Amino acid sequence: MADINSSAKTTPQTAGGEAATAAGGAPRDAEAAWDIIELLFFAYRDFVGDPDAVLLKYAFGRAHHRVLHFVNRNPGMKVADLLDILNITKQSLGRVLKQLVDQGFIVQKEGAQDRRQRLLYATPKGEALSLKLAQLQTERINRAFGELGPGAHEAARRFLTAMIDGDNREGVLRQIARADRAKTRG
Amino acid sequence: MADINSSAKTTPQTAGGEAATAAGGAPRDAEAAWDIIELLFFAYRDFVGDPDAVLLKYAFGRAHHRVLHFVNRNPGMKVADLLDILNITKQSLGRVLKQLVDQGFIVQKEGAQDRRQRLLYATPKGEALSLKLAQLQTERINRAFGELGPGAHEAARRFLTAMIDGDNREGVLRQIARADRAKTRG
DNA sequence: AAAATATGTCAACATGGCTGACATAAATTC
DNA sequence: GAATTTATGTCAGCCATGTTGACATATTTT
Repeated sequence: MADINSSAKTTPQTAGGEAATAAGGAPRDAEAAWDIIELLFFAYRDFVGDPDAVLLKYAFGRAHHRVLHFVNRNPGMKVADLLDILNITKQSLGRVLKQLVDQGFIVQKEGAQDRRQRLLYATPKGEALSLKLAQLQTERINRAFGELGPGAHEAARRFLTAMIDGDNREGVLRQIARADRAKTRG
Repeated sequence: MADINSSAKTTPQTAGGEAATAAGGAPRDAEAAWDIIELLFFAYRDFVGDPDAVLLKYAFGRAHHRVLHFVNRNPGMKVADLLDILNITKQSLGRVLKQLVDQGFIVQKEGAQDRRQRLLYATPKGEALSLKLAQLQTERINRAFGELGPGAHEAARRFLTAMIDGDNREGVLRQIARADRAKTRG
C-alpha cells in the first residue's frame, strides 16, 4: 500500500480522538466497530498473502492451499467433511482436488467400513508443502505474539473463537483439537 | 458447516491443548501455529459471510462491499488511494465502481486543486448501505466482546494490528484514525 | 428390490481477479 | 509553449474459482 495518505491534507477537520470507545468497555451500540472491521480486513489480507508467492511456483492458488491444508490436518477425512469446512460445492472442490491428486499431493483411499467413501490423505510431498505454507503464516503470527506480551496467544485464540458462528464453534474447536492430536502424534 | 465431526471416532477433550505454547511466551519455533491459522480462517469466513445476504438483494458482491466501505469511510478519497488499499488493478476496480456509481451509491467529483482527480464520495444511499453492512458485522464483533471480558476490544485491536505488514501498519492506523474523525463529525 | 448416500462428472455460467494496449485531460517540467 | 508525466478510464481477452442443474456409479441402508 504505497500511500493512502496522499489525500490527507484537506479532508480532516477538527481533531477528535477516542470517538467510539470512550473508556474501558464496549462501544456504544449504535456505533459500528469500524476499527476491528478494518483491521481484520488488512490483517487477513496480509495473512493469506504470505503463501501466494510459494503457491505461484506450483501454479496453485488459494483454493489449492485451503484444500491441502485441511486434508493434511485431517488425514483420512471424507470429501463431504471437506465440503462442509470449505463451504463450496463439490464441483468447485473437484477441480482443485483433481489437480492436487494428479500431481501427487493428495491421495484418495477407499473407506474401510464404507467403501463409497474416498478418504483423503496428504502424501509426503503434500505434507511438505502444507507445512511450508503453514510455517510462513506461523512466522507472521509468532512475530505478532512476540511484539505483544505473553498471554497474546490465548487472547487471540479467545477472540477468534468468539467471532465464529455459535453453532459452528464447538465443531471447529473439536476439529482443531482432533487434528492436533492426529498430527502431533502420528 | 453441518458436521465436520461425523468422522470423529473418539471423544474430544479440551480444546486448545497446551501443545504449542507451553507457558508464557511464544510457541516453539518449529511448531506451526495451527490453531490461530485455522481460527482465523473460520472467523474471517463467518465475518465476511454476514453481509452476503444483504448484498444479494442489491445484486452486489464482496467486491462492491469493499469499495463502498472504504469510500464511505474516506469521503473524497482518490481512485489511486482506493486501488492501493484494495490491492487490485484499476480495471478490476473500474467494473464494480461503475456499477456503484450508475446505481447511485457513489458519486465522483472533480478534484478542486487537481482537476484530473475523480474524488469518491458515498451518496446518502451509499452511506446507508455501507452502515447497514458494517452494523451487521459489528453485531458479531460486539457479541464476541460481550462474551469475553473487558479489555477484549483492546486486545483484539493490538493482535490484529500486529498481524499487519510492518510497512503498512502505520498507514493503516492513520487511515483508520483519520476516517474516524471524518465520519464521527462529518 | 427399492431407496438413500457418497462421490464424480459434464456443461454452462457468473464474479472478480489479471495483462496489455490505448485514450484523454490536466498538471508539471523543460 | 511544447513535451512529458500523471490520474483516470476503457476495450478486449484470459484465468481462477465460485455457482446451478442434470445425470452416473457404486455402495449401503431400508
